[in-house]
Parts: sequence; structure tokens; C-alpha cells
Amino acid sequence: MHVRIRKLTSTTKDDDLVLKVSKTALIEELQKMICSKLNVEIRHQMLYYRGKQLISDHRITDYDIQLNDVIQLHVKKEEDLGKTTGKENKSPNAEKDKQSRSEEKVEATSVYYQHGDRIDVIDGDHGAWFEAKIMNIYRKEGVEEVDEDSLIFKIRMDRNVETAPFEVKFSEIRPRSHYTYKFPELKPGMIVFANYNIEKPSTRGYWYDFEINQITKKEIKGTLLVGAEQARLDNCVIKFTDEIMRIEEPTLIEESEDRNKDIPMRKLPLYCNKCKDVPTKKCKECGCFVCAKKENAGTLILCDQCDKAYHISCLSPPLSEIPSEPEWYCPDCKTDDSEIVKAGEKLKLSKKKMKMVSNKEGATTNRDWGKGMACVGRTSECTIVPKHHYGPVPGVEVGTCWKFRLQVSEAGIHRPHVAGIHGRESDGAYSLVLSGGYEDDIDNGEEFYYTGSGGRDLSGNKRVSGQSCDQKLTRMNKALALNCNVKFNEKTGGEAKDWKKGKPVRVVRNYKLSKHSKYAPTDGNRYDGIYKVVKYYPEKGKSGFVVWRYLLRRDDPVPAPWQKGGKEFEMIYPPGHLEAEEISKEEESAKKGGKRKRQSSPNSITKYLSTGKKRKVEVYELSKEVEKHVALDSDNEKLWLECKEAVREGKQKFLSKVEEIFLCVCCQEVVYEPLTLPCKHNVCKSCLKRSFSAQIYVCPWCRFDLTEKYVMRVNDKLGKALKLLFPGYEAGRGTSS
DNA sequence: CCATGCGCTGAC
DNA sequence: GTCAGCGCATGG
Repeated sequence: MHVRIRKLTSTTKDDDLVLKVSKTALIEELQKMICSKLNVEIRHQMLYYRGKQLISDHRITDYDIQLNDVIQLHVKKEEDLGKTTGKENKSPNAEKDKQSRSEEKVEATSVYYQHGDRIDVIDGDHGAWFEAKIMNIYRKEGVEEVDEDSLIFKIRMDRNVETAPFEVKFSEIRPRSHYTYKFPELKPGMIVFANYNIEKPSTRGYWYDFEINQITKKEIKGTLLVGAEQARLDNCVIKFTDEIMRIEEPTLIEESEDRNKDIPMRKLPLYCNKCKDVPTKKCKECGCFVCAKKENAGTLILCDQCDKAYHISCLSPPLSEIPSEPEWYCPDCKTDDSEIVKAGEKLKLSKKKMKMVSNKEGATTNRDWGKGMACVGRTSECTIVPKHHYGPVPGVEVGTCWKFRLQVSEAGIHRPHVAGIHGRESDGAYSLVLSGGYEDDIDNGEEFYYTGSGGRDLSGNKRVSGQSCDQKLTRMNKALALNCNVKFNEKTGGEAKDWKKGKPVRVVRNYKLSKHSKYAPTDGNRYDGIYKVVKYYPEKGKSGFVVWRYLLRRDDPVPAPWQKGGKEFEMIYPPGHLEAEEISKEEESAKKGGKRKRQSSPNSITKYLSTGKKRKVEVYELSKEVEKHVALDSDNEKLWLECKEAVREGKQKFLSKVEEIFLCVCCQEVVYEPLTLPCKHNVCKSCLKRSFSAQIYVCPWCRFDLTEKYVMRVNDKLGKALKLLFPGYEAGRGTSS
């Protein structure tokens, strides 16, 4: 499988480093690869996946990292090395290191700061500044020349008083901002201190440095400067323009007076949405889970598993003091200590993972199976139709081709990973795959004889094998039999009176069938449409054992790929697969000494097309009419470009992309009678009208001001395009005008 | 919970 | 070219 390494400062997937790795590989191996590819030393690498820092002696699979997932790479600067923030992994050794280091510290003085100073400190996790107070100032013993950079400042956070004081450097703190600019004072080019929410720009967030680029009436646009490295996030719109503050530079103690005057705390996102942070209100969400009160915050302890708070006195039995261990778990979570993941530890192994052969003693192979597509899990699931759906899947056309069975499963056409038949013995079969795995199969395209499953010895953890005993008409075999329009008979089988009245089966042909059939695709798996069971019966197969055989006949209005007018679409690969292949091919040829030039355009898909195809390969294309409206919709040019990237992944993927991109933030459906606002966001006309009548005149996405001379004009081009793409688009959505 | 299985790919 | 043998999804 492959994963994507993305630098913290990068925002686009085009800059990702795609690495082919084994699921079972150690993070250390990943770090080595990153080192050789990006020239970042391992000790400078900080890897994060879903907020968890990856630790070198754990494995990819321990973190549940999946195919094509993004791992964030943060490159530590040389001077930051050796610094412990207290939030990193706490190995026993690290703890010891810390102690020994603290023994070497002696008190010191700074010319800029003194004990009790109110300051702002930058937090590595958020890249934002928070209020704090200086507790102590130290220097390392033996350091004679004391310059400010070598000082260690012990500080305590103002908000989370429970957080233990920790140590920072001179460059990570600055005097507390206390001056709020008046709007006319703000000018483009200024660097100021502003509130912004990176994830939801329309709501309140944390405090960052901000470079103003553009000021219009009531709107300030510019670049957010995130973290100590001041990573630039362009085109941010500040919503809270009347709270913009001045950044304070350190001043000499002797030159400043009144340095610790009272400064009100800056506004932050609501900690609790339930009680809106009202301190007097009882709330079990943010107060004590037992008494719901918020008083005596110093005796509230948080469960490290569920994050609920408890007064130590409200626990039963009550605790007399705050527990000394770093982790504490509430009565609800404390059921099994062994199952709890401590900070920095790898994820707990699920019971399923515990059963993995490779986790047991005496694994029989040394082979690294984790690289292949056979063992990766699904990264998405089809929700267009239910799991037990009969008949076609909307959006998946006859002739759609996928490289791997995994993708066929994701598309909802045939869900099992390996099994040939999908069904339930109490219901019927939904789909099957012809893969040439059973010797008794005969394929004539329009009709084929299929063999049931079972009768094989699968010991030794096999998935396939030769026939070694008689098949029974149970499980999937029974399910497929139930599709036949005749009374079920488990002894002799039966033939449909009216075969077309049987339950429909989706049929997929796999390239391996091509050894025996001319109707098979040359590569991958192809959806061939709906078939029905004409008859089923037991028979002695070529192996000499009894197998159940099924005759299926095609009953689909869409012509089959081999018929006149039939189509076979271009092969769909898992996202990032070709990119990863390209890279591993390069590596191989590099190993052999060959000088293969890097082809840096993963979009030129043509080179991957298998040559010598018997049939013409179709590519899913937008209809002329859709193209026309899309081209006319110049206001959404960028968005459509993004949608079009999904076209080569087939109609289904394209439509879900369009759905995602043109979703209305208010009603959570595809925008109807869409308005494209000056800020380029799209909403339904009726949704915006509703907010106007509530006297809210802003874009619901970004709070862009719409009070001045904004006229509601429906974007017809977008509307037409969406109407053509989604047949049921207008159903149940009456016109609002 | 357990049993089943028309994949997939490196090793031979 | 053949084949061992893995995790995963699914149903029972």
C-alpha cells in the first residue's frame, strides 16, 4: 500500500511525497524513506497522523493508517532539538533526562521579564498564542554568558490552571497584547494579532499573528502566520475586526512602567456549547459529571479516556487529593486498564488485530505481505444503496472497470473482498464475480454456467484450493438458488418457470476468466450488468465431486460491453495508486542503474493504458450540454475544475464530488436555485432568503458582508448543470420565488 | 463469536 | 509460470 507524506506548511496534495510501504512496516522505516527522499534527518522529523504523533518503534498498522492516507510531517529546527515540551512521548528515560536537567538549573534574571509578568506564549500544537504568566526564570548551570536566548522561562497557563507549569524559551513568549486597534488605524502591510478559526473561518478561533493585505469596509483580508515558523496561510478573512490587537515587543524592565496592569482575557471559542461557558450555570458537559457544578475547578479531574470532569470529592469513594499519576480514568472508563491507550503509546490492538496471524508467536512466514492490495482495507463504502440491494447501483454504468476487487466492493457492486457470491441464505444473492476460479464454469457471454462455492479444503489459511469434497446447497449457494423463480429444492435444484421474474444478480467479470472466456476483460474487473438465474442443479464436476451449478442469463436493457453499442470504460485505479506505482518503478530502475527520467506528470494517464485491447475503451465524459453550462458558469470555474478531476474515476465518483462541492451549508443538500455570492460561495436562494428575513446579511459560509447593494440573482448556469447531473434534483424542492 | 472465501503479490 | 498464505468483509 502507499501513504502520503505532507509537510505541515503545504496545503495541496500535489506536493505530497507518496511512499510505498508495508502495513507492517515500522514507523522507523518510514522515517528512513523520508530521510532519503526529502533529505530530512530522522531526528528532525515529527510525524503526525490524526493528531497522534508516530513513534519509531511502532508499526503503520498500529495507528490504523490506511491506503492513501495523509501523514503530516513537521520538520523540527535544529535549535528546537532536545527541548521537551512535556507533551511529547514520556518514556521512562525522557523523564529521567528531564530530572537530571532540572538539577543543573539555577535561578537567573532577565532584562525583559520578571516573575509574575503577564505574557503570551505560542503553543506548538495549535500554532496560536495563549495567555500565560511567568513563574520562574532559570539558566543552565555552567552557562556563564547569560543572554536572553539561553534563559529558561517557567510559565503557567492562565486558562488551564490545572496544566502544570512548563518551560519555554525567550523566543516563544512576548508581553501580553493589551492594545486593541481602532478600525481606522489598521493599514495594509501591518502585522497584527487577530482571532481566526482555521477549520471554520466563520466562527471564533484562536489568536494568531496576521499580516493585513486588504482592507475594505468591515472586512480584513490577509495572511495568517501560524506557529513559531510563521507558516503562511493566505487569503484569510478576519471576522472579528473590532478585536484586532497590537503585537507587543519585549521592553526592558527598567524602561517600562505599569507593565502588569489588568488586561481582560481575550475571547476564545466556547469551551462548552451546552452552557455557553456561563460560569454560574450547572453543566455536566463541562462541569463535574456528578454534581454538574463548576466551582472548585482546582479539584476537578478529567478522565483521560472520555474527557468528562469529576470533583475528587464527588467520586465514590472520594479522593482526598488529585491523583499523582499522569493518567486518570473515570469509573465508566476504568473497566479494563489494559485496554486504555496512554499518551504516546500505540493504539490498543483491537481483538481482531490480536488475532492477526502476524501478531502471534511462531508466524510461519517472514514474507512482508503488507505491501499488497490484497490486504488493505476499504477506504470508503458505498452508501448510495443498502448492503442488501438487488439490481443496479445508480451511477455505476455497465462496462465500468476497476483494477482491484477492493474497489468493486467500495463501489457497492460486489461487496465481499474475496468471495465470489454475495448473498444471504435467508434472502438471495445480490452479486457475483466470474473469475475463472472454478473449472466447471462455462461462459458464453449472454449466458453462463456458474459454480457454487465450498467443497474445498481451505486449511492453512488459504482462500482457494482444488475441490476435495461435495458442495452443499447452503450459505451463498442457497442464496443464489433463491434468486431462481421456482420453489427452492435442496436435493435436485430447479428451473425457473419465467426466468425473467427471478431476482436480479449484478455480474462482474474478472480478467482471470480470460483463460477460458472471450467475454472477459483483459485486465481488472468489469461490471457487465444484470443477470438472472435460469436454473440450478447438482452435478458431478470435473474433479469428481458434486458441485452446484447455476445457469445465468443476461437481462439488462444496457448492451453488454461486447455487444453493439456496448461500452467498456477506462480502468479506475485506487486514488494515488498510479502515482505510487510510478515512484516504485523509478526506484527499481534506479537500482538497476538504468537512468529513467522522472515523469512528473501523474495526470498523463495514457501511458498506463494497457495496449492491445480488443475493444474500444470508453472514458466517462460529461455530456456536451453539461459541459456547456459548466463552461458558462465562470463564477465557479475553480470549483468545477476540482470536480472535473474526479471525472476519470467514473461517473459515480464525479457525482459525489459535485455533491460535496456544491452542498449548501444551510440545508445540507445540493444547492437549489443557487446563488453564487461575491465571496464565491454557493447557497440556495431560499436558504439565503431565510437568513435575510432573520436580518442576517452575510454569507453563511464565511460571513462575507452582503448588506451593500447585493442583489439575489440565481446562477442559472450552475442550476442547469446541476439539474442535468442529478435527475431528482427538483423533486420536492418547490420554487422559492 | 466463528467460519468462509473466484485476491493479491513476492518468493520460488 | 506457480503457489503460499496474509487481512479484510461478510454472513451465520
